[in-house]
Amino acid sequence: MPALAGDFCAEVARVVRRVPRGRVVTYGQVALITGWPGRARMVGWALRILPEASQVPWHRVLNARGAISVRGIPLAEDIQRQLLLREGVRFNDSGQVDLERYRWNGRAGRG
DNA sequence: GCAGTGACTAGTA
DNA sequence: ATACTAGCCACTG
Repeated sequence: MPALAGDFCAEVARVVRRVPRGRVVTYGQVALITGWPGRARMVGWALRILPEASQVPWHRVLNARGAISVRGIPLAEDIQRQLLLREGVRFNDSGQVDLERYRWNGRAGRG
């Protein structure tokens, strides 16, 4: 296990776990919240090496355009979409989510 | 060590 | 709208 995986990855997992159902965040946003601004790519890397049992709602993380960026696993792309749809997140005709409407502001839920 | 790659993003044309 | 560039930085060969 890489050294950073213990810190950065854990921080990312911690933040993403706070994202409530029906909400989404961007990689850059997660990077900012974890205190690693500009490390959006590292967020993707962290989510990627995250164990499946981490109970991290990785599907609620989208790119800056509100689109799915998952690569490597064609199924994941579809799974992410399905999971979001089940939570009430709607996609437009371009397969993107309206971030203005669904983006999580980083604050605690129930707001 | 160097080059390529990647679940990114903002800027420029 | 697409295409390319620069910045980012850990992993891989």
